[in-house]
Amino acid sequence: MSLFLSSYENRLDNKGRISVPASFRAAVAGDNFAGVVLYRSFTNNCIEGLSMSRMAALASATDKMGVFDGTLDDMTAMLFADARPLSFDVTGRIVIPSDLLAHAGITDTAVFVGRGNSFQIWNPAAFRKMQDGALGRLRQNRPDFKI
Amino acid sequence: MSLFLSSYENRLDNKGRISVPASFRAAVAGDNFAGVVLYRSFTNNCIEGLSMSRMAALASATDKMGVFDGTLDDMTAMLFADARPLSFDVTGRIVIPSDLLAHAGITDTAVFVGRGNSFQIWNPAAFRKMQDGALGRLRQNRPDFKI
DNA sequence: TGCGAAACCATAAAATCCCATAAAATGATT
DNA sequence: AATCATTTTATGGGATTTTATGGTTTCGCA
Repeated sequence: MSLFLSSYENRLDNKGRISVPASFRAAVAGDNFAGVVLYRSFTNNCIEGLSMSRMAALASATDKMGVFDGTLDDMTAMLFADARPLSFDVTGRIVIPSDLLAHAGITDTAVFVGRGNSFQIWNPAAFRKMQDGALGRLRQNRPDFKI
Repeated sequence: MSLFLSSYENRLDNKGRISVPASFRAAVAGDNFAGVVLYRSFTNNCIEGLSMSRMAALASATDKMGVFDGTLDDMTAMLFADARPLSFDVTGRIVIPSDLLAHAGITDTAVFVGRGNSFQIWNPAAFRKMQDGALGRLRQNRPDFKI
């Protein structure tokens, strides 16, 4: 399975449909489910997204860890309860539920943001602000990592 | 997998296509993805490049580390959101997105610079200037560096 | 019968493929 | 070492396909 990379700014039409970027569709191609799973981010005003197969992988991972971690339990409870499977139409579009849009402050335009094994959907302005913040912190901290 | 070595100055045609040096193509041959991944350098006015397999290695590394490291979060936010997978055409060319070109100040000519496991793409004049600076600093500092 | 959702059709712009060519690099043969 | 033949590489342009986006029609269901 390939990665979610790069960022794409697409528009919602007046029916609320929006094209999932072609490369993201390619990243979930081969999956049983022709679509993506979305849920409200716990930490940001954005929407989190992943493939159905990764959702299944998360389920089995939490299974293995047992039920004695309270935080984890809360997290997975949230995650699975909140997750919305959305299938592509013929041209690769989805309709994002309105409560998710509200949570991310998205109206007519949204940015699909690659995050490797997952992705996010942002309000364009909020996304740029977040990115600037991340870059600034990185330049200050000069983390000692190798690519 | 072999290394990215030496420097090559190539031209962009009027469609924005540029040949990736043959030896760089050889360095990523055998990879699943026939192309390279580019992103804006965090620290220089240049473009960074690596192979998709190296990108995938980063993704699984960050997976293992969990989501509670802020710096790591910033890192991956920048890296994956900015990373552009670009596949070669039949003759080994790519089209570098215009925002990357702008970031590096590249118009009609670019230098591919080997960096071992990664490479960079520079505006020719900016590259020569940077190289002169690096050589000068090395001569002053005479780093004690064992191989 | 009316309404929302889904399927279907259409299109302009952008990306990609395909073919062609000259220069450069490589290898073989004196 | 020098010449020639062959392959590879970088570059160019036209043709085709993909992609994002819009609108219209049909269907399921209350």
